[in-house]
Amino acid sequence: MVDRVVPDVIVSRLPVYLRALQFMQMQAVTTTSSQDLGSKVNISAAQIRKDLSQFGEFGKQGTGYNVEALIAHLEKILQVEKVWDVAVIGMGDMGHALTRYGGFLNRGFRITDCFDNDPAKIGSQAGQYIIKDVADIGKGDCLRGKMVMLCVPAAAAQKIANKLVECGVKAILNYAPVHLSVPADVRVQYIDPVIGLQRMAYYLHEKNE
Amino acid sequence: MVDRVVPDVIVSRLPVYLRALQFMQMQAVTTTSSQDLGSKVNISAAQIRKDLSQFGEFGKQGTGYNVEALIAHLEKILQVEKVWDVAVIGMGDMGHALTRYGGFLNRGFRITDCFDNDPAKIGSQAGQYIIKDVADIGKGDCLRGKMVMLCVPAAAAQKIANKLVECGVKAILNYAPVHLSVPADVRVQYIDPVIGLQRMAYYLHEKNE
DNA sequence: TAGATTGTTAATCGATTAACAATC
DNA sequence: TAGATTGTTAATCGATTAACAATC
Repeated sequence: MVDRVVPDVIVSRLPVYLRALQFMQMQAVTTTSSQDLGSKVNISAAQIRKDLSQFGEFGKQGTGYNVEALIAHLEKILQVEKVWDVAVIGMGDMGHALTRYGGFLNRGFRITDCFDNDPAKIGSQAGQYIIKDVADIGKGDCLRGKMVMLCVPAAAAQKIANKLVECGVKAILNYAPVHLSVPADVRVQYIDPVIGLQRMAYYLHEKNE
Repeated sequence: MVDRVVPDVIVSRLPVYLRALQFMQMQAVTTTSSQDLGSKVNISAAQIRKDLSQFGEFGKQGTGYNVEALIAHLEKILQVEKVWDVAVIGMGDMGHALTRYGGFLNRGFRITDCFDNDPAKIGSQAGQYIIKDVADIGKGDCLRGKMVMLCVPAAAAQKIANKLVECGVKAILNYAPVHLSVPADVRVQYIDPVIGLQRMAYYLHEKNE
């Protein structure tokens, strides 16, 4: 059995489909089509059908897809029917905001640990969490198998990333505005608002008076 | 003169190059090569040369690129040699975190306005900003030509986006976990941590005990 | 049944890579 | 000069789209 690898681009679109489907479900929509879903995420119907066909046959000719069923399939494929433990590292404004964000649990994640290196913060409470010492990462507190949201300053990010890799962390959501060098089996997703703004600035016509 | 359009994929990589170059500059590195830069952003040297060639010839055979000069070129191309005004809409945890983030100014942006719809917040101070009423968007307070960071709840996002479009906003950095439908001349960049986490969860081997 | 929509194949389109002459 | 690296062309690779038989 040749297990043909699903291209990255396709995988990266699945969460977008899932989010749109859950939005439909919230609005009590029970059925959709590649056409309909496509219009809601700005992706062609053909593309959506092609993407889904990588994983199975989830639709019915003539009627389309059952929203609830397709959600279940996508959650299974993305492995988010279970809930993953996530650690937040760096309890500045961003780290705090993330711990207070209510949108994780019903989408497959929960924050279990918070770390900082500031002695003034270590041991103190942040909502329901007690902030642990970054220095303890890799000691008793093993993060193996967990995901990490990295919210430390740019200058500290690579060093901590190295530590995380040593600890067996395989997925880092990086809020620090730097590229992280990690082994090929470790995934990194980048969130940098400035990158987003710059990508748009290119297209603006200088209306900035 | 056919002004050949630069593909989106290429534009989207430029901010990544720029960020890496500025990081080098911070470390007093004066010269780089496509090889070197590529290794720092995980992109092939050929790709980087090809991308840059869309905009001109910035390097020198044998020696590569001058970091400072290439930064200047990229800033010009991305239109971030100037500073763009950005409004934050929705002053929850995320909105607040953004207003307190120090990383915008030296990369081409500054926050000029903050909005919320909560009467308890409107008129109050958030750092150096006085929170304005969302209802006033489109009245005296015109956002034309500005960029917007949208940090309102998912349920409110589309409605506000419509209002922004009417106001002449052409660029929205959307933190709300929903797709926004906007006219083709309006750019949207999405930031949703859960999408990032889900993209990575797909690749994890169930070590989640 | 007629209309709608799937899953899939083949055609098209675009992006990435490899290779190299030019040249610093 | 010899070594390094550019910008660019052609070759390759991969992703998107169009089209349609199958079928609900």
